[in-house]
Amino acid sequence: MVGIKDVARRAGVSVGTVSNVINRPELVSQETRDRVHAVINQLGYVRSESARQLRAGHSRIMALLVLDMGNPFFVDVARGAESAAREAGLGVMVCNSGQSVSEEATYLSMFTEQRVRGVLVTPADATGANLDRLRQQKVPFVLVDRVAAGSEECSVSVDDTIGGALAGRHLVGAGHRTIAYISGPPHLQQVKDRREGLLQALGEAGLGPEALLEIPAQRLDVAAGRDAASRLLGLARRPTAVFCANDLLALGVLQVVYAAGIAVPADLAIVGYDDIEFAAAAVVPLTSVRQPAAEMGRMAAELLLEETGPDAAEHRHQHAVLLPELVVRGSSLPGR
Amino acid sequence: MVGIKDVARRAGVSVGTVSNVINRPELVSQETRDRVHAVINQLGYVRSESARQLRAGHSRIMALLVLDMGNPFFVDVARGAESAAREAGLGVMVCNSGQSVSEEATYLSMFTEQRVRGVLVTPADATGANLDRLRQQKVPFVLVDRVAAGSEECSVSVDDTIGGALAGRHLVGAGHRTIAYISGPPHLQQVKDRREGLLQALGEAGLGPEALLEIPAQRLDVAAGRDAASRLLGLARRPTAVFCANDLLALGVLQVVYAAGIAVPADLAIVGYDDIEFAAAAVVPLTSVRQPAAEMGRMAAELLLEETGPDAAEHRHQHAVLLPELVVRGSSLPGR
DNA sequence: CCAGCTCGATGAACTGTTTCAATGGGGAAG
DNA sequence: CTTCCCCATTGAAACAGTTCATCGAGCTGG
Repeated sequence: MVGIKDVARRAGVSVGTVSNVINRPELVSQETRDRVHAVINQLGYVRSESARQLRAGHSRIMALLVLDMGNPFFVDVARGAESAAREAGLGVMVCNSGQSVSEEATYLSMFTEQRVRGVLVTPADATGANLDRLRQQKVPFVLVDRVAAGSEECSVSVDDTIGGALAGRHLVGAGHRTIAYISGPPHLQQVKDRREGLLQALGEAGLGPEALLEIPAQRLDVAAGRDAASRLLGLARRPTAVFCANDLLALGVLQVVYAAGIAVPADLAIVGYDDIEFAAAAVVPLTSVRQPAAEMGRMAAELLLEETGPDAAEHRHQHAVLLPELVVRGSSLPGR
Repeated sequence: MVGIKDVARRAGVSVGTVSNVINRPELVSQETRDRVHAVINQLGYVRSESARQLRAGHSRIMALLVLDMGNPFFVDVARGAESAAREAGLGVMVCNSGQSVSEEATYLSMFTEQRVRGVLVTPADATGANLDRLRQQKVPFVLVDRVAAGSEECSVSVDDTIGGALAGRHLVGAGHRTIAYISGPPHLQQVKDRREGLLQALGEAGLGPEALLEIPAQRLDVAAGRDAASRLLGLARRPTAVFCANDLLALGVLQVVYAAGIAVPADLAIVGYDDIEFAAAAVVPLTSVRQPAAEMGRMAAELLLEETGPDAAEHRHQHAVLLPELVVRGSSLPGR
């Protein structure tokens, strides 16, 4: 493969000069610059990133490790991160832990070996052992969709309590007095916070916790939503509204409920969470709490860039908390 | 940062020995091995991929460049590729060209600089100029969801004509005599092939091309599907069935059709393509032509590994063509 | 008793780039 | 005419590993 030496020889200059032509052209005379560029094109020279990396000590790649690439929410996060990274001339390596702690560990050590510039991660490991290793290796990282406990690193998240409250107020305002909450894996902070917000909204309306009917779901996907919906339909006292911990669950619920001949929203109002594209695309478009996913990804990437950039010294770790937004659609509109 | 030299010094051996402990432990005595491992753990040594790469001449990463990460179909492809790559100890870098030729070019040259092991690509550039550059740089690549023209590279695709025929026969068999085809960007071979298969099925039933009513869509997404559906509903002679070039279009169609009070499948049968998860999750579950997406990704990765592996010499470029499969669901079931 | 062999370990070469101190030539200023 | 400075260019060190020819010690067989 043709290297910088070949270019130098052919152009009759030193390797240092070729390097300067590429990286600091202002130091090189016009004439030499042109000649070198001509040779580069002629030989089809492409510089080797690994050699640059070796010299620089770190790569020009940022890693993003998400929980579930099948969830469009994370795809949006990835898009946001990617666009921010690209503007800074970095590539993004998107990987999928699938909520598995060991997969997460495997990827994180791969990132460390690659000497990535930093990692954006939505941790699967509740114990924090994987992140500890990262800290120990001094790999900068930013938590995505989580609030960092200490001030050792940045985090970007969305206020899920407010999100839950938005959904709750909307439903209470529409006259609902008993609301089911289809939750998810109980260890997820998001799931707890959204519930908390809902409770808060109920409280504001003078309703107690008995107005909330929690139906646990095993996972945060469509199948789990279907499953939870079946249980919901089996209840003696059926609520008039259901709030789902995410849109995938809500889509599953909608499907089962519809098949059972229950009218949405007339007999049952549904509110989801995330506002993925498919929420708006459902036959009964889903009301959902929109998370600024792309913005979250972008902001996480920017925080990481700041932390690893030239002004890193004056960088203070931040915990950005974005605000969710209620998007009202057919699945909860009383006027139907 | 701690390097191999530090480990060597601390363990009282040479760097070569440390390298052997890591890469060819059978050459090192048990005693030395243990001592070196102890030091590695103690110092938290992580080897530098860039240095290995530099020596090896290529990285341990495989690139995957897809057209649209928002389409779950490609997410499945990525999953398949990733799992095959992981088994071979390689990482996968998934990137999204968003159908843009210039983005594609940017990513491909980034991959070349990274000296990736190879590229799996669903090309956005119909002219083939981007791929030509890749060939010129001798970067091995495998086409995904496309048939390679010559025998210079491998490709993995699904027979879309058969897929179209499967859908067509199903609809004709259910008694439909006029079928709308919601196509996509006309330059996409897939879109043409699926149409071809549909025509073929119509022909088998003694129906001419006039039984096919093509409604072009600008893109292959939900919004384009909604748009096409509106046009469909405006037609004087409305068909009794519609075949969509992919599931995203079909979901858009379903939504508009449903809002217009048209019963599916009684008044209008719908068949999609790809069988993404959300097809089964629709309120009226979508009949769809399933593409073995994950398998396609896995096979593409395996072909690439074979091409770049130790037995590369005896490697012949292959064009694997997988078979699609019809998955019948509520949206086309006559028995409703 | 020594030649030859094996095993484990060594040291140096090599990978392709960046960076920086050093160099040489040419022009301006005194 | 000399001195000084600036500009363009150079050569070599450094980055962190892998690989391979070489070497020494210990053992075996003749």
